[in-house]
Amino acid sequence: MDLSDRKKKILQAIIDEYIGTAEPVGSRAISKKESLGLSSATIRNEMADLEEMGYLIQPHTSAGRVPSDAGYRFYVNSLMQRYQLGVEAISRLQEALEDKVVQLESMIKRAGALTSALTDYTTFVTTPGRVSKIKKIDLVPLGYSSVMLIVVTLAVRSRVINADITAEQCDEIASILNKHLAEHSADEISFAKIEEIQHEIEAKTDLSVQLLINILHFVYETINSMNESDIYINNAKSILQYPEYSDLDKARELFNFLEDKENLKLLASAEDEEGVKAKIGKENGLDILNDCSLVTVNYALGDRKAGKLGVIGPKRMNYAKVFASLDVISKEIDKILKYYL
Amino acid sequence: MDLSDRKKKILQAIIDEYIGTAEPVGSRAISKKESLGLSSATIRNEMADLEEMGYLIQPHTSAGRVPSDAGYRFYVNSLMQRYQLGVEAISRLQEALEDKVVQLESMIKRAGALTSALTDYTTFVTTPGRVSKIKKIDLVPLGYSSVMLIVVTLAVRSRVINADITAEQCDEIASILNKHLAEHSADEISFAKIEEIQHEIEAKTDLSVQLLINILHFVYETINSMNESDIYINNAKSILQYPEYSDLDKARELFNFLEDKENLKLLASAEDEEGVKAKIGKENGLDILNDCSLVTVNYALGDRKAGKLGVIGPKRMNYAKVFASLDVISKEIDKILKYYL
DNA sequence: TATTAGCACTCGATTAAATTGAGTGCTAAT
DNA sequence: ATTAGCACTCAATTTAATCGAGTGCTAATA
Repeated sequence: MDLSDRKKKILQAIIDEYIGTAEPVGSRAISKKESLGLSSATIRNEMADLEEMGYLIQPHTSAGRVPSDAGYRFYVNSLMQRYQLGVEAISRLQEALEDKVVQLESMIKRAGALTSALTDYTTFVTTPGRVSKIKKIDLVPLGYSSVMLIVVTLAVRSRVINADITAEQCDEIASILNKHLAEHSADEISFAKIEEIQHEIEAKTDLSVQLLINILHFVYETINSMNESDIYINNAKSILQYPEYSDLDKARELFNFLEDKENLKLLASAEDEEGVKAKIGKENGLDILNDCSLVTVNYALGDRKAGKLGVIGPKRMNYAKVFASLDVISKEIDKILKYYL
Repeated sequence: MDLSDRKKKILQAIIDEYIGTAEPVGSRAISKKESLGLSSATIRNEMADLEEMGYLIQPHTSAGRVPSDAGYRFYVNSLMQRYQLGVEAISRLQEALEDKVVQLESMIKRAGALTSALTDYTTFVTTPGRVSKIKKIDLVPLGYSSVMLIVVTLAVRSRVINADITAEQCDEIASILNKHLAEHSADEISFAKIEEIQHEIEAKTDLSVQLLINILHFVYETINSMNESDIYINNAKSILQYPEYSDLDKARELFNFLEDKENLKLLASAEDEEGVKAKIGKENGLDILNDCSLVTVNYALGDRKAGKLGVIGPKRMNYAKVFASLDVISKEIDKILKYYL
């Protein structure tokens, strides 16, 4: 069932061509390539073979050939030329990711944006769920009977609470919270623990119980929300750019699909394999993605898989470049995160 | 130059119809409306008059009429039926805005999202520049020689700084920073002031000067960045929905335009008038928006204009609903902000 | 005098037909 | 085994024919 060397070369030439043009490629176009030096008739014969083997598809009798899912798969697995990001490109990436590292989440978001800038495809990133340990909790009075609750881990989350308490009371509560919660990871903190803390605070201050419950409720909720991983999409508009989505309805459909975070999370929920992986067309298992490929990579926080970075594009995407980009960027993220944790 | 009552009614009927269908409206369609009881011939005569006066346009000889910019303008100024948001709709809005008020910025973002959900048009919001006073500055050691800098105003901004300092040093620096900066508004804080603080810290701690300069640099930059207003766009994809953008190239062009924050800021930079204002077609002064209308409203933080909320849609947008929505939402924002400040 | 019925006319949109051309498969020659 | 040559196919493009919504104008009517 192996392909002859010649067939491989021809298949590769066809796919390379198709990736560039999005038009079915004919035998003549291939025979013109110097490197092969075969007549169109010969190419035609080989193409007929490749079609029979399932690597190519003829949209209609008098058209050229188009790669099938299996064709792309073979291309990705064995044919694709390695693509090297330029040194300057890489160092620009490193700079962009490191230089202004403001915060975990925004760094991750930026990684998604960079990937999409680099490849010009739609991308998504998921932020790490169950993030690192709580470093500090703070209650800052804002005046007008509201306080700002701030929880610091590698990320920072804040929210305003309406509560009429003094600065001293804020400090007191915060210090008790910190005593119990600092250096614990968010997913260790049960509601029971919070109740325990509540009793301690009740004993030490003269706050109204109702108010205290209220505040602790927010604390609990905020901490919990940090456990949830979120997902961001970039450059969705790029799908308008590819001829496979020149049908407005199709484009809109995909748009709507991608806009729903639940759908994206579904996509991002795939296995935790090593390295860059592609899912081509039907392999995605979703009708709406039959004409798309999804290329993803995991990044790690310390030693466990933390989140995922992915590219969504037409099946005839520039796999080589996408693979290289995801590889480089995910490794940069790993490096930066390792450094933090 | 005044329009007869009958002409007004006809113009209104035409625009209402056109808003609903996006198709040039013919005399027959209007004459069928019970409320007028005129024959199509009469309507035709009136339409011819209205066209001469510049309120209507005939795309070609054998088509119905379409409102001109002037027509829409007249409609918005004098004809449009007031639209009342339902009580439940309003209270749902209030809830959505208040209930989970997490933070100034996310509330503002949410307001934009709500407007777009309500109207189904593309919306934008700008966050307040020169935000309220600094409430607190915090330095939290994260371990691995990095610290998180946190600046609290009505918003919270944070960033990671690589600096090898102890928890005690953090506290000390933070307390000096707070002593000098808390309760000052961000735009009062000059670089000179920061340098002054630097000298005080130098005297009181044994930190390396270079490190200290580095940290204070980030403090200054972060505070400064809080002075800048940002802009967010929602539901850009909705432009794919309207027949006026069934031309993919036009849609893409507008998409690209709207994606660039600089462009949006330009749009949002308009005058600080009271109340909801519309700019129709050419009134926007940008070719790319010739087929769009922009409806905006300012919201206030305390007593000065703080930011802007806007809707971008086709010229034949549902002005009544958009005006009502913007009115209600901006007032809700005002209410919430007044409450905070 | 204002309104309306009636009719010829216009012109974009739709449908149908004709043409083109890229590409194939097969056969026979090299 | 390869290739030149040729008949054939079929989507895409071009051209022509038809349709119909809507108009403006005129003459009749209230």
